[in-house]
Amino acid sequence: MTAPSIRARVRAELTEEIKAVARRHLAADGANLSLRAVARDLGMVPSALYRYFPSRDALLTALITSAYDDMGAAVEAAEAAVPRADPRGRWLAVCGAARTWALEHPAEYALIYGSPVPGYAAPQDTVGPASRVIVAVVAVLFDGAAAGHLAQGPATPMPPALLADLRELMGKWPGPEPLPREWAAVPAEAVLAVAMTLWTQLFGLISFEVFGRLEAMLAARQEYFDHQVEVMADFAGLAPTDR
Amino acid sequence: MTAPSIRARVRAELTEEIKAVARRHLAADGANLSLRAVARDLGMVPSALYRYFPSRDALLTALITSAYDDMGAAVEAAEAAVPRADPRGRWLAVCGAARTWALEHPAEYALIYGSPVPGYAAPQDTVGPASRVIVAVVAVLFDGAAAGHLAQGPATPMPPALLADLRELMGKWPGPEPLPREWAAVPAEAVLAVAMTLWTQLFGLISFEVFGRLEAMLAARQEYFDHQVEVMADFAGLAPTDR
DNA sequence: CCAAGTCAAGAACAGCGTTCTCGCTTCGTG
DNA sequence: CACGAAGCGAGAACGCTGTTCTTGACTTGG
Repeated sequence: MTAPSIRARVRAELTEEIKAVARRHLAADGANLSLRAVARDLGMVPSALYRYFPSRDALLTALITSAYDDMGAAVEAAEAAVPRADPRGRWLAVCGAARTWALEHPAEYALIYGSPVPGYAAPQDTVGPASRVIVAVVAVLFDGAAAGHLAQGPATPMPPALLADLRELMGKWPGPEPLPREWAAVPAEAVLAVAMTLWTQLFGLISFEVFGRLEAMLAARQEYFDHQVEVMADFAGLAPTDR
Repeated sequence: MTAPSIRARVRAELTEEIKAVARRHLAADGANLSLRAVARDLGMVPSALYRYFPSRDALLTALITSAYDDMGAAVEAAEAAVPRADPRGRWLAVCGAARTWALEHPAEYALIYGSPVPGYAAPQDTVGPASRVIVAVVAVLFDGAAAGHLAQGPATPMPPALLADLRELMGKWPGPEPLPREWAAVPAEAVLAVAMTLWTQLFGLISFEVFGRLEAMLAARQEYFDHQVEVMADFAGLAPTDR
């Protein structure tokens, strides 16, 4: 590992600067990011950008990856700030951090959780950052279940095909290895099913709010979100922790 | 009311044909709809389209409105096919119809439930068609509540601001007038809150599936959806109807 | 020190939404 | 029926976009 040459350093810096300017344009103009406008802002000619990103899609991919990572880091930080023994509090922290990040970065949120770009297929390196939030949710629920906080089994049993899918999903758990010892006792499939419900509801909520679908209906959107998150915690059986 | 002139008739027909071709292009190419490509398909010159739609955004608006109406009609038809006394069945029908429509028209679904177009503000005439699905959900839940199917009140009470919003929302109920007499007895705010939870979860589910976010996780997506919808019915307290 | 590699610039191409002007056709009305 | 008005399609043009290729200057490693 030799020290990077001057050229390599300035190249890395410029790459970051391009991404920063592109993020600014994204926030200002919405999804239609113009390569030429970014180049103008940097005092470059459009073709020069192609030394750093092979296409506009590649630049978008870089923004997508860092958006996933940014949101994931915010969520993980908020979750880690709550005592491990308080799963409900950790769940509320995850939700609040995700919503706050989304409201503060609506364009980037739209990039990662909005309609996918037509000809665009997410490359492999986005799946890791993309799963950080759901991984956090699953971890919280497992800890909760291990502590005895788990909703009664659903009235309607899971179909076998879904059970098999969830079992396989649990097999390639991307979280820290090895799995915590307490988790061995919890019914993994049931917890995973609940996690997916909460995950869907959480991002459904955030998307509706960020995309303005609640604007005409509700003024008290903060209260609405907080209430929904509490209801979901009840649904999941996460008991309030007396502090 | 005089008979429309020949010119008016052919104009209406051509307008419809433009929309049809645009829908085809939307389905093929995704969201980046090219006015010029549509014109080419119609054997017209691009500027001629401006006699029918003042801008590309106006054409998109027309597509959005008809997409809302199309989905709303599909949902209402499916719901009407179930006996009125079977709210759980009606809820399942609503969900299934919404999902089916979305999977069959992914581009149009992305247009109406994906990230909003940057500079674009939905005009007033889209709010009617846009609310058909949630109106159906609310009607089903009210009927269910009137028949005694209603979940226990949530463990966490609603904050006053949210209560006020829901009350006001109920005031401008866009469904058929007057309200059914049986509905007078049901706790409107509680039912509305549940309706919004279900609504969010339903479109969260559909969006995740249509936008491909489940593809890497679950193979049995049909079973997953059906199961989730049953769990939500339980959550709402919609009892199964023995037929 | 020099060949190889990297870089920014510039010109060019095809495609896009949109505007304007021009003849031609159709309409409502006197 | 006739005539001015309005609607219509074609064509050219403008400024924007992403992308490619070529050219000349600069930095790097052997």
